[in-house]
Amino acid sequence: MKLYSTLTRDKRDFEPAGDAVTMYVCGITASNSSHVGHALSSVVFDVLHRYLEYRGYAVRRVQNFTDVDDKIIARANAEGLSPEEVAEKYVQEFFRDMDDLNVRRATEHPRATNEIPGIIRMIEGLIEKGNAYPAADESGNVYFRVHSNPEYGKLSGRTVEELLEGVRIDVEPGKEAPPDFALWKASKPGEPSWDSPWGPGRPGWHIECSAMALEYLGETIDIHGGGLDLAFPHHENELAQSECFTGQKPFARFWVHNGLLRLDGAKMSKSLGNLVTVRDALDGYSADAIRMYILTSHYRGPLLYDEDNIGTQERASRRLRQAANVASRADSGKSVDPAPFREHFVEVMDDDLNTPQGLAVIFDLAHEINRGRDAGHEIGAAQAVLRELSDVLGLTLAEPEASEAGLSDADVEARLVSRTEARSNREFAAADAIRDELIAAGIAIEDGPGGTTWSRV
RNA sequence: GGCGACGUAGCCAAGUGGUCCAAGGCAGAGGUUUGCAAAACCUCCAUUCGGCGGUUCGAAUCCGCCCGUCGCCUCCA
Repeated sequence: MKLYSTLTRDKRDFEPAGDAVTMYVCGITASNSSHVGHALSSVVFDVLHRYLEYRGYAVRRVQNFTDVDDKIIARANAEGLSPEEVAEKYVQEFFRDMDDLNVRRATEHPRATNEIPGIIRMIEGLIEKGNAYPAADESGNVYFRVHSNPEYGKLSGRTVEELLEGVRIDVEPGKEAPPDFALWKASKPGEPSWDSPWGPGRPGWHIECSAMALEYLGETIDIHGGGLDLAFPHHENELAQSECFTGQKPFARFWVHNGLLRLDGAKMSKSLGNLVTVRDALDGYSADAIRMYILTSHYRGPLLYDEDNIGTQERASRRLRQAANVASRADSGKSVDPAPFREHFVEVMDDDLNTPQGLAVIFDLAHEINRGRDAGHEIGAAQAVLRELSDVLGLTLAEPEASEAGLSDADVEARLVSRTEARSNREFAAADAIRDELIAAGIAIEDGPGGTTWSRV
């Protein structure tokens, strides 16, 4: 397949360098509930993982948790918990949210605090090679020496000179130069800390991802993923550290960045406070609808969070569900051939994971299945392919579950018996009253030649 | 200020030189079906791709300018 890489700024043929595709995706900082921007990124890389497997590759995907940083410490102080407890709480919440979105777990979910020895080894190595230095002011901080790496800036398309023009770079006392960034941060009293050759402290944000990628996937990885907002400075720094430390280039063969979710015209972000949590979204909409909403636009473009538009996907997902599940009388002696649809799906998905077109192919197949059903053709094989392709996009095609407050299956069946009896007596007013009650309870019914069927909407 | 992305029907959104002068979803109109519905099916729904110029036999697709929206440059998926 072809994949776009931010580093080369073009689409190139993708093949893994080794037996399995190695993929590192930046995960969350466990300081707060996950928001729908995290859902977007997670769904995109979940689909990339699923699709690569569908194409026959083994995939090793690593997604980290940053479980120590300033925000977690601040949160812990605010909630009266330890930083470890705060991180654990939000890690578990992330897993629940992503499970409910049908995002498959990564092969590994390492946490920064479990990787301290590897991080320290990496920092030591960078110091030995002259790419890093302990702060001159004896603060116990260690910084990466940006000027030691002539290629710095190649991912984000910036030069060190341009960065120096930015007026908002803090000049910390121990730094040699403003663009230098922290690899190791000395801890303040009461903060979580680990012993190191430079005194007690904790890792900087960028180095942990370099260390975890190296530990779990090796010196060169096939795909490095994350949100576009991480391209600079996080990925730029990660790239510089990793290539300087290992001497191997490239650190990542493909840099894949998803576009950002916007809310009311602005990026959804922690600093702006315009967050909608994954749980909020799941309370209002099904996982299939949320995923379809994300996948109807290309992953590299921006996406506006719009609940009305997610709602329309609810109806669209129902269309797929019906096509996949309703049987045909299959008496025509003909059958719907799904092979061309599968081929077309692969063709469009091979082009930089074009999920909007992939979905369009799935809808075309659904349409063909419905036509075939009306004509009495055999559609079982086509329905199996519909489910197969939907699964590549992580769509379950599952019916909504009965809510505690609503009608149970038995309740519905009992009412339908009454309604059928009323209809056979041509008591349509009574029959329609039952139907209205069921519709109000979220039950759709359909009268067909073979009797009445129902489903939850 | 520097760097970058985008602007396609009522809404969302593919398509980046002819081989599709524009996919798919939602909404809408008419019809088939139905006791009436719902779902499904059939037909229709952008002579046009922000504006103005240019390149080309040919452009939504390339180039220039203009208008508008957004991102990164600071923690962020």
